[in-house]
Amino acid sequence: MDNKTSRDPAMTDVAKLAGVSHQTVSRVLNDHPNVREQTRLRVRAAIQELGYRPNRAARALVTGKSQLIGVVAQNSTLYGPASLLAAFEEAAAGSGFSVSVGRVKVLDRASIAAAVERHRDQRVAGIVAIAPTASANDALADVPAGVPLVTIDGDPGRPTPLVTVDQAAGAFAATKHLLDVGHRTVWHVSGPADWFDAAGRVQGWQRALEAAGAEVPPVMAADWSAAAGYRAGQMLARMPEVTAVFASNDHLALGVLRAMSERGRRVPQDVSVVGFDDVPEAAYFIPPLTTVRPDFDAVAREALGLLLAQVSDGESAEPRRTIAPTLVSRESVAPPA
Amino acid sequence: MDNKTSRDPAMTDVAKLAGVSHQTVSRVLNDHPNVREQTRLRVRAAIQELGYRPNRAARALVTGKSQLIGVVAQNSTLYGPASLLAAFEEAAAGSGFSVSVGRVKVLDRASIAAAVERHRDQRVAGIVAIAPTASANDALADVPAGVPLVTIDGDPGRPTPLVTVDQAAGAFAATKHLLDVGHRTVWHVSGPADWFDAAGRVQGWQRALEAAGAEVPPVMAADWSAAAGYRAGQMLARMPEVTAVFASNDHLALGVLRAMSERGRRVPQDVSVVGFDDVPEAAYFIPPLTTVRPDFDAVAREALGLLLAQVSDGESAEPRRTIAPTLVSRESVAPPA
DNA sequence: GTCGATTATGTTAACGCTCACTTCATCGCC
DNA sequence: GGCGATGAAGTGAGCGTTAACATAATCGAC
Repeated sequence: MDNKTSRDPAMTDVAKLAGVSHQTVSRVLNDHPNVREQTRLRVRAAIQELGYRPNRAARALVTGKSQLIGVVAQNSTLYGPASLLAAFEEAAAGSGFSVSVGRVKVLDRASIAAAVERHRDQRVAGIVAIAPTASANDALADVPAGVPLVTIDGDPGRPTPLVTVDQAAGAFAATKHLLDVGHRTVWHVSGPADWFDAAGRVQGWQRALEAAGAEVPPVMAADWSAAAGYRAGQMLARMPEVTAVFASNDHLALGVLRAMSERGRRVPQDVSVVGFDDVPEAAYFIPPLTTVRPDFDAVAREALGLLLAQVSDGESAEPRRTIAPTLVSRESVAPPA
Repeated sequence: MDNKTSRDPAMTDVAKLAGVSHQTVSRVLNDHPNVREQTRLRVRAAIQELGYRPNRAARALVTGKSQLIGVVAQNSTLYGPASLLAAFEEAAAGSGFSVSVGRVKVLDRASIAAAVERHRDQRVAGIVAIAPTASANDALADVPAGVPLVTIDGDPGRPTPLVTVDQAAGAFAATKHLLDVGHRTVWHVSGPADWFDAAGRVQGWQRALEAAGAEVPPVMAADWSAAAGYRAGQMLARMPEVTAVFASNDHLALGVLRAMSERGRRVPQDVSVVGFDDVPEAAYFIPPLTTVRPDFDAVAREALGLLLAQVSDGESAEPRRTIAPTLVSRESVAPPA
C-alpha cells in the first residue's frame, strides 16, 4: 500500500505525473484554449491514471459559486410538483449541476426565507423556486438581487424570470372539449384559490364558457385532495342539471368520480368528467379519465435554461416561458343524455 | 455605499468587529469549549450585525467533508420512493444537512455508479441509496469503503447498513386480515420480481396463508402500475373462486378495482381487495381501499441516524433497522358471500 | 534574421476556513 | 512564592482550486 492511502489525488499530483504545472491541469479541466493538444492528452492520461476528481469545494471557494442549484419546493407528494422536481433534477444533471432540495412544509414567508438562506449558505449558483401561491411569491421578493432566481408556476403578473404551464390554455381546452361534445355548460371544481395554477384554470374555464355563450356556474372551491373532490362531487351529484365537470386536478376528479358512483350517477353516461395533470393512474380510474397533460420536462428544461442564462451573462432577454399542455382524451367524457 | 459592496463578510471581518482573532470566531461557531461567555456573546453580536454566514465551501475544503448528503434514487414518481425522499430531505434539514439528489433513470450498475461518482465529486458526507432491486444493490458494492453508505429498501440478506420497511410483516397482516374475515384463501398480485419490496410482500402473504393452512394460489406477477393491476384483475375477475385479492401496492389495487368493476364483480361484496402503501387517494378509490401504511418518516429518520453515526464514529453497532407498517382498514374488505 | 504578436506554460497570490501550535494569564497547592 | 495545570486566547500554515500576471516558445512578415 501507499503511505498516504487516504488522501485523494489533487491537481498537483496530476501535474507532477504529467510533467506540467497544476495550472495547466486546471486549464485542461476547464477547456481553456491555448493548451497544446499533446499536453492536453498527457494531462488527461494522468487524470485517468490517478483517478483524479476535482475538488468542488476548492473551486467553489475561489470562484464563489458552486455547481449546485438550490430548489425550493413544497414538501408534498402532489403529483405536479413532484414530477416537476424530478424533471428538473434530471435536466440539471445533464448540465453538470447537482440539485439541492430545500423542502418547505408550508409556503409561508418565514419557511421560504429559511430555505433560501440554507441554499445561500451553500453558495448555490442559483435558485429555482416552485412557488405556486401568492405568499410563496411574496417571500421570494426577499431574495437578494445578486442571486439568480427562476420561479416555476409563480405569479404571472410579475416581471421575474418565470416558467409556467399555461393553465388557462389547458383549462380552456378541457372546457371547450366538453362543450363541443354537446354539454350546455361545465361545472368546475377548483383547487385552492391562492394557487396560481388553480386561478389560471378557473380563468381558462370561464373564458371557454363565455366564448361559447354558455352560462357560468359558481365555482366549487376545494383544495387539491381527492377528499375535497369527493365532497364537491357529492353536491354536484345531487344536482340533476349537472352533466359535465372539469376538475382542477386528477385527484379532485377521482373524488368526483367516487361521489358520482355512490349516488348512482354514471360516468360518462350521466355526467362527464375531465381532470388535469394526467397522473399515471388516471388511465385506470373508473372510467379512465380524460385529462390535461402538462409537459413537466419542458418546464424543467426551460427553467434550467433561464437560470443558467442568468448565471452566466446576468440577464436573459425574454425571461418568461409558457408551456402549453395537451388534452388527453379517454372515456370519462360523452355527450349528455 | 461601501467600496466593496459585493463581497460577503468573512470570518476576519467578524473578528475585527468583535475585537478578537478569527480563530476565536471559529471556536464560537463550532461550539468549542474554552471561550469565555462574554467573548462568545461579543462574537455572536458581531455575526448578527454583519449578517455573516460561514462559507461552507471553505470549511469543506479544509475538513474534506461537506454538509451534504447524497441520495441515489430512481427517477420515478412512484409514491413510495417519492415519499421516502421527501421524508429524508426533511429529516436531513433538521440536522443541518442539505440533500443532493442524484436521480437515476434505471437501476442498473452503470447509472448508479455514475450517480455515486457525481456525489463523490461533491465530497458528500455520506450517501443514502434507495436500492430496491438486486441490480441496484450490486451496483452499490462498487462504492468505496471509505464512503458512509446507508441503503433503504435494499437487500435484506446483506450486512450493509440498511433500513427497510418490514414488507413481509405488512403483507402478513393484510393477508391475515382477509383470512380472519372468512376468506378461504387470498390471491396475490405482485410487484416486479426483482424488487425486494415485492419479494418481501410475496413472502409475507405466503406465510400467512401457510400459517392458516390455506391453499397458496399462484402469484399474479405484475409491475407497479395500475395498468398491470388491471390486466391481472381481468384474469382474476373471470375466476369465480377468487374472493380476496392482496395487491402489492395501491396502484395495482386500483387496476384490480377497475377490472372487477368492468366485469360486474362488486367490491367488497363479491371480492375483497387490499393494497399496500396508503397513497393519499386510497381513501377515495371506489370503494375506499383497505391498505398497509409504511411509516416513511420513521424510515427516513433511521436512515439518517445510521448515516450520521457512520460519519462520526465510523461504525454503528447494529446497522440495520426494520420499520413495521400498519394496516389501515377501509371499505374494500368484507366477508365472502 | 529580427521584431512584435500570438500561443503555450509557469509562478504566485488569494479564497475563507480549521488544525496544530504557541502564548499569556489565572489559579490552586505544597 | 514558585510551579505545574488549566483556561482563554492568538499565530501561522495549509486545504485544492482559479485568476492575474509573468515568462518562454513559436511564428509570420519585412
